[in-house]
Amino acid sequence: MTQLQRRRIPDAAVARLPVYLQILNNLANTNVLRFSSDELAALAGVNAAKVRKDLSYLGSYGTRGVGYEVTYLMYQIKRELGLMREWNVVVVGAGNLGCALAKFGGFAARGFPVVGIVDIDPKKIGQITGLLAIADARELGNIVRDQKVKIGAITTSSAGAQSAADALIDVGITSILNFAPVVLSTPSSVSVRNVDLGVELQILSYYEQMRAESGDSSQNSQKLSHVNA
Amino acid sequence: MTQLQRRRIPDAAVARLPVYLQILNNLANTNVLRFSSDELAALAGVNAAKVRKDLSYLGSYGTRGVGYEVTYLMYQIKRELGLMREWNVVVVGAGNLGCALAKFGGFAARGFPVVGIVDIDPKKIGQITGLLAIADARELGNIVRDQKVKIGAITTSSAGAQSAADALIDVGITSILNFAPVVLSTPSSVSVRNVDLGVELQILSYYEQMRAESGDSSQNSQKLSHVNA
DNA sequence: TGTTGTGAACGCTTTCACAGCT
DNA sequence: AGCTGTGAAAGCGTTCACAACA
Repeated sequence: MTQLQRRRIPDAAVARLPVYLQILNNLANTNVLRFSSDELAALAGVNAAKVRKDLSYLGSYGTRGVGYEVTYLMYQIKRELGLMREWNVVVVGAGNLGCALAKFGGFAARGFPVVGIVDIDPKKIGQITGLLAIADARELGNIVRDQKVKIGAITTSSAGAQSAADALIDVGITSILNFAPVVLSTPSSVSVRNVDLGVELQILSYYEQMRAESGDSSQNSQKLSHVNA
Repeated sequence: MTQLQRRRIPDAAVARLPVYLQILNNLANTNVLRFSSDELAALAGVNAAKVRKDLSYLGSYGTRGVGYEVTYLMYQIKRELGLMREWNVVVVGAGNLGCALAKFGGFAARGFPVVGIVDIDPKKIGQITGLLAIADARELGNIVRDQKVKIGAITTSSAGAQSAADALIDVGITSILNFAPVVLSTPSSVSVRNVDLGVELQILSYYEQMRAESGDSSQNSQKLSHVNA
């Protein structure tokens, strides 16, 4: 008991920390030094109490009567989220989206370099996309091992997504970003985040219809919603 | 009181209905006629009680002792989500992502045709992307009015996202799919869904770090997670 | 005085467990 | 006998409200 186990932050709070981080980054670029929970709350579109609770999971890093220091809080959030290091990513499926992710430098800039892209189509294997050559899917194990990859992105067709997931899990991947519109069957030890624009649009459609039906001016905004929640 | 107001489905359930629909679609394609809450639960990676509660918000469309009919349930979900009609979409920001969305036929196939794409860059205006010519952002109002657009997708840079949102709201849009990594400031009558891969990766990073720190085999899967919640 | 940090209250979501039908 | 539909209980997440403190 009383094991020195790490404080586990509630899932809902974890999902908001990256958003706070983004905002603090903007504040830092504008040379803002301090902020109060009220200010961050307004920028994030949430309640000030929620901001304080969320930040309190990191520790007590604010100063009563004053607020929080931008750079110090950024450091703490990054530390907690595991962003003090880079996380190599491998992309499975070299279609339009897969290649776009491989070319797009934005991930690397955020600390998630794409270090490999694989496909099973012999016609694609060997082609160059951005800085990477498309590798044979059978190389997945080697890539993951050699480059210490911890995160896999699935950009295959729906039909191929489950075998892509199986292959990733087989080589030891425990974090998957899935762009295929299917529900992956994975062991509970694996974290999966689904990015499905169809699902997002259908959710919007529901609220849009509600507005249309019930005399208009209703209220259902989802400020901090993220694909999945 | 006792207004004949439409049953409001809890947000958490609304977010799962599109996933069920997807799965039922697959079942229908495999000529499956009926399913039980247990079966759908297994395919969706959730609990059977949750499936029954979720479906019960649509009405009592199952048969005790038997299960649910695939096609009938699909119809009911579509009706509830507002998918019996098409929802035209306008894209603001003709960069890589914006053009990809305009070209990609997948949305139209799902009932969300992109009927317009605009930008403020004079160099881009007039260029053809897919079936559409990139229009001047000042045409937004006309496009929205003429094509009865109800959903806007923001694919501008972070810097341009807020003004894109303001412009959309100005012309009466109440549903926004935002791809820019910023929190939009919008009235509460507008529904916003954010798709931010950076946020998704950082969430994965957190759970990955947790696994690394606390002796490995932990458990935190997020089967039905979707960008944002 | 002003703002944090947090127990306590509240409300939403999930799960349980079983009555009610077929 | 089998599976749905649903009250009731349990579990989370959010918000309140205020003590603690710079």
